[in-house]
Amino acid sequence: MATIGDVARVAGVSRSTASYALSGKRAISLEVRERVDSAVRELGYTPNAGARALATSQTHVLGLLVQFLEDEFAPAMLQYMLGISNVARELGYDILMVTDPDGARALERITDSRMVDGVILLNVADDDVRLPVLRSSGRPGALVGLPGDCTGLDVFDLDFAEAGRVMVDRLADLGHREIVLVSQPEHVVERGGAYVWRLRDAALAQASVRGVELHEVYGESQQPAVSRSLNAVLDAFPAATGLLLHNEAAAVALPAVLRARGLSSPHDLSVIGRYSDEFARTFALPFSSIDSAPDRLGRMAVRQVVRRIENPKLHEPHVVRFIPPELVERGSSAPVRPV
Amino acid sequence: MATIGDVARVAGVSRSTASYALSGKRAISLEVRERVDSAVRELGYTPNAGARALATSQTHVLGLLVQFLEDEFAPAMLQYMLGISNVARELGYDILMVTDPDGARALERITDSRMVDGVILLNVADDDVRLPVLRSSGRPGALVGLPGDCTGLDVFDLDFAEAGRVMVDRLADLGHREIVLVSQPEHVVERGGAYVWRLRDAALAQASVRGVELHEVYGESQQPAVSRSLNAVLDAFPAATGLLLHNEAAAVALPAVLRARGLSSPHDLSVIGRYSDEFARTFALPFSSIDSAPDRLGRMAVRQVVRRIENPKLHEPHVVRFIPPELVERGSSAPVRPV
DNA sequence: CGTAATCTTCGAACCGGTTCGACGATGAGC
DNA sequence: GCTCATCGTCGAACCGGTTCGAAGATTACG
Repeated sequence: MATIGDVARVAGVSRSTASYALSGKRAISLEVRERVDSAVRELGYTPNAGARALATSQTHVLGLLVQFLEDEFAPAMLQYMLGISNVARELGYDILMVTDPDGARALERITDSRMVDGVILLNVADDDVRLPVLRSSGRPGALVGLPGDCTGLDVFDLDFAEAGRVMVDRLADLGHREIVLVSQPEHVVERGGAYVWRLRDAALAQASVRGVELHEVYGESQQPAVSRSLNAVLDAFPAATGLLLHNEAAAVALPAVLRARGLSSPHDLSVIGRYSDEFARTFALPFSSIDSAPDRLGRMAVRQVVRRIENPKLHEPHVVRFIPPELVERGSSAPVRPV
Repeated sequence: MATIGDVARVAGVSRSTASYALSGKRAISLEVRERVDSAVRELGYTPNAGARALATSQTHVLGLLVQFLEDEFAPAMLQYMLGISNVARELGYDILMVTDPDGARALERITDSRMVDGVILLNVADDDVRLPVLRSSGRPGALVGLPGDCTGLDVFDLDFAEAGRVMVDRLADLGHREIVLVSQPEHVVERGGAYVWRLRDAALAQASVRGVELHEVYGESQQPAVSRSLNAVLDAFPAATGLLLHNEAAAVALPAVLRARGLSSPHDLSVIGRYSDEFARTFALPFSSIDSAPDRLGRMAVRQVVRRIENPKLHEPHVVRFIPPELVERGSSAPVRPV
């Protein structure tokens, strides 16, 4: 393959001149610039990424650390990944996708070997083992998901506490007095899925403020357990008139469960979920939901990392940004029926 | 960060000796090797990937080209991606994930700039515009999906023709005489989704051999069109006793459609789908299905690309390998009932 | 004991870019 | 006509590895 030396030779200039002609970092005569450009076209020259990375210490690659955990609903993660990949490309970066179950080791590997200029962490746990590695790596990194300790990190997440309040308020406003919150599996919480308890605690507090009885149960993430657990919930709380679903798998399973029991929403049960719009469309979910906005969060995270990469001197304070929950209306909540 | 020069200095040897001590490509005395190793530990040395790539012309990165098309069911694609990423890591490779809608340009970019040692193409169309780029890049590449022209390419795919025959045979053996095949949307076929017509043509041929009347219709990929079209099919062919689903969205939608019509499978209708086991589990699909085996296909593709990368001299002929369809039994087919 | 073979290590070149300092040519100002 | 900037270009060094050829030390062998 052609090197910049070949280009220089064909254009009849030195390597450095060819380099400056291409980068525009020094003034070059129009004539030489044109000779270089045409040599580039003639030879089909493309710079060697490794050589450039060596010379500039910049790879123009972002590491994307995802973990696909047993009890998580994988399709929901895909939304984040796609958003991130697309924004990165817009900004001129490629994505190194890392799915290694040992995220800390993988992160150390790609930063120490300088394969990436920065990283995005998905699936962040409250006490995430990747965070110390990220901090000591010295590379820019952004998280999608709020850990317990954010010092030195840029963090973006949905305001899950506010989401919990919005969900409760909506049903309380409609007169519901007994509702059930189906969370993620207990596993997810134990592993440090802080978003689960952030939403739950706020929902419980708001329910108490609003005089609503809120039952909180763990859901499941895989069939057939999901449907079984939904049925168990409906059996256990026959007087409940509202259902909050903080669990994608449960949201996907609920329509069939309701139909099988001869129930319909919102007639028999008001339901509000928490998932992305895209997710709702893919699975034809008929429930109103708090938009988890994976594309927006991914976009924010990438922009921030790229800002830091491209302005290394700029020592802006780190940000922790919550996006306010938005309730996407799909008509699955209604005033409670008089008994 | 520490370089191999630092390691050499601390160990009191030359850079080349340090390099050989680490790579083991030349005999090095035990004593020196130990001094180098301890210097590495002391300094926390990790080789610079860019420098190594420059020196060896190997990046140990594989490009993964995915396209997320409007009318394709994205979650199905995720299975392939994960399988590929995991196998790649086992073999010591990282994955550069490329989702650029202009796949041909993106492929040219990452190969010309030598960011990757090889590539895997997903979502391959019959006349895929990425194939000429791949061929002229000279890099190893494997496809998951069969294009019209396979010359110079390693191709892995499910044997969709055999899958069509197996589906038809199964129902024919059970005495069904009129069945319907729901394919992917017409769009997908027009865009070159060859697997659709490979399965269909074989199914039609086998139906004719077996004396079965096979109606073939295009399905939809998004709600609510999917359910509407399924209802239309059931209305149009009231005498059909079997249904073949070559369409993930239809498979996800069918249980609700059946229940709404008061039908059940296999009592009223024998159903056979084509999707992965993981997919069936995620959506609790109750239908027997031909396993699309995304993990196996991904694994085969990665192994082949890595083989070619690591044995560049080895000019093995290119392979086109079909994996035989396996019918995963979920009890959704039964002998046709006497009228 | 001399010489050849083997083992271990080193120096230098190379991979393909970028960037700094310098140098000759040109033009402006006095 | 001379000095001083400015402009355009070049050579050389550098980024951090790998690898080839050679050289010195050691051992084996006749």
